[in-house]
Amino acid sequence: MSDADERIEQRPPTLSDVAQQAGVSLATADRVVNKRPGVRAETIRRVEQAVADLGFERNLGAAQLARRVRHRVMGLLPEAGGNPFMARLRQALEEASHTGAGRHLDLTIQAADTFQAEPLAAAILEAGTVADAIVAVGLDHPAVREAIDAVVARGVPVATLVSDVPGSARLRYVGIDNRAAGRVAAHLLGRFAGGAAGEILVVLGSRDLRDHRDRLDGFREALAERFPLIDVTGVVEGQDEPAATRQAVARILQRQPRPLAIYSAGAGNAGLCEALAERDLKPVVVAHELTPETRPLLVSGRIDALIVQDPGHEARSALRVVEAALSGARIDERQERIRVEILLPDNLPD
Amino acid sequence: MSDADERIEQRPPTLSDVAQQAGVSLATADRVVNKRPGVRAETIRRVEQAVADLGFERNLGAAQLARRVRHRVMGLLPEAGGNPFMARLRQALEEASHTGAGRHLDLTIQAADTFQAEPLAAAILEAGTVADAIVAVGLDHPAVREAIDAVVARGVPVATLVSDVPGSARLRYVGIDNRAAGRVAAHLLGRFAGGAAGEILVVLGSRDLRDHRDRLDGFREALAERFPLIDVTGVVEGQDEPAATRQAVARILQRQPRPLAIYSAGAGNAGLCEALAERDLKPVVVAHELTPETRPLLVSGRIDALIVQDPGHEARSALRVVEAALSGARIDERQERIRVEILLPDNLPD
DNA sequence: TTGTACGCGTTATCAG
DNA sequence: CTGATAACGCGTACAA
Repeated sequence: MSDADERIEQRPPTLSDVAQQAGVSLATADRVVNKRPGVRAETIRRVEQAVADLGFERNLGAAQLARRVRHRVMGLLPEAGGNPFMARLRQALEEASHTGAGRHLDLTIQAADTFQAEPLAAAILEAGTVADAIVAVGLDHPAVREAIDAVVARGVPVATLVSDVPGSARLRYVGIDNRAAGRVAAHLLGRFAGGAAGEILVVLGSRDLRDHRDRLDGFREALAERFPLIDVTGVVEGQDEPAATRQAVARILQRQPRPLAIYSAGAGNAGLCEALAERDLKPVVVAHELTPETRPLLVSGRIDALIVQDPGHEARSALRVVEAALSGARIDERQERIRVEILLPDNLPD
Repeated sequence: MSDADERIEQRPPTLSDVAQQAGVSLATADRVVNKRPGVRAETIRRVEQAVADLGFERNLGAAQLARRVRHRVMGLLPEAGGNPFMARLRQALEEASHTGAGRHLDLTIQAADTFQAEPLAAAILEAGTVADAIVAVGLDHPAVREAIDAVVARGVPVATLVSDVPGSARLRYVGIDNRAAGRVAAHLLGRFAGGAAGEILVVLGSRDLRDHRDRLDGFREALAERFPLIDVTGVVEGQDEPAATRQAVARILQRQPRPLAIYSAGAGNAGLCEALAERDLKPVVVAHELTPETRPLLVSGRIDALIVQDPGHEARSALRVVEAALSGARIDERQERIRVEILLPDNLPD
């Protein structure tokens, strides 16, 4: 028993406390805690023992303060264009980059076409030469996967944001479980439609976007399980843009004039609603993301429910995750899980 | 123009930069930034100008590090007893108290009976004498309001958690908009019930809990607006406990044997479901909070949807808010808004 | 009214 | 392999 045991310890234990308890210097304790090389096995053991005994947790604020090097993070997002969710995500990333964990990251955001595999892969490879970490909206394509694997192999951690690149060596995917989101959509549509039999149309941005495809898969799956009387009779792609979406929907409505419900898994919802209004249709509609585009549609009842993810949370999480990777810190899993939220007119945030 | 303008500034501006730019010392810049007295008006102006020019934002981590005093925060939560949500909230508070903003708060959690106004008021008053700030699950009662006003008047900030005490001088309410939550419940129940006419039962913990009453109000309101064919024909109180809830529900089922749906605004849902199972009833059920009690009920389909708030988020937010008040920092409103989430079997987190 | 100087807990450099 | 020690950005006694 040391003297330290005798006084009531209100202050969290510091690395000095650990060093003292282990009978080593601060520097050595630091080496052990940060798993740096050059310490005898026996010494490592003693320090780790002290850490455990004292319940030491390193003070992230102080660590950040002391670290000299600033890390460069490249953010690869699609041109916002007609997609307000991406615009908001970009803004959220910029905000997060000078607060909290992002504080000493130099974030550069670059537009990258998320619909085209080769350009995105090239952008990732190039970013890997100038940045210490990458945060990118993914695209599920071999070229992109290889690009990610290449930069990760060079020691540049990559976090995929919103749309994953499964099978790649990315450090982590930051976004919702899109299959679950699709299931939720099916569940809501089915119940909102009152269990009636009927036809459903699905609108995607593109089948190449992993998030959209996952949503569709989950949607079909849950529909088959729970609402076997409802059929998906058409899937169209609108490139996440209002104009293209409007055209695509108008076209399919010629063949399927009275859909029971519509699941819009991508952006471009204003176009969808225009196409419906033209024909004076009022099917049950479930769409994604809360944006200046979708908000009034939900309020006015043109959209029945929105399935959303919080871009602010995603941005902070992505930066926390790469920051942790870069500095060898742990993360609180619970805080990083991005939720599938459901918005009705009644729980719309201001 | 100073020399600083000529180099590219990757590093966020520090207080030193501000001081230099304004031609004052670090200490003076600090006084202005933290609104401490003893600075000439003209000097204040110059410093504020510099802050604006440079876009200075103080480094919270460093500020926390430098501050000597540790603040004592008292947490007043009801005895967890049969209420697993409160148990989780308590755990979340403890975790949050040694991470991030909570890092240099000394949190003491004390059980306080949230169903009894006088004991809670007494606990608040007493806490006000030993703590620098208070985080408490509220009760909407004049005695509690007065207790809060009294300790706040003494300079002890109070944050109400989960259940508010409206009209009191509390610094802030940290929790969901319960009226909106009730509206969401009505919306879901109505639509899940397929627009059919029928009777609805509501189960509360107690009418004295502000959060439960708000939920009921919002529920009735939205029901009247959107589903005029559905009537609330019974409201029972179960003290948030399974046993009492079971009894209360069993009793009312004798008078109203075939409810269309049930809205459970409080805890004790296991008891509710038992009472229903006894009579082999399967109405649409919407309840609150994801806990070890409700999770299996949602998975098995005994509960159709859960309306939840994230206790982890609430705990971190509450500590951030009092920490900010204690140290004069600002907060990011967007990050502090607690969301009304809807859980279906399909978007249940692990 | 303003400035100087030290310390907070951690990291990194440099000398043993 | 290990130990001193100087930063990091800010808060605060204390001096002027």
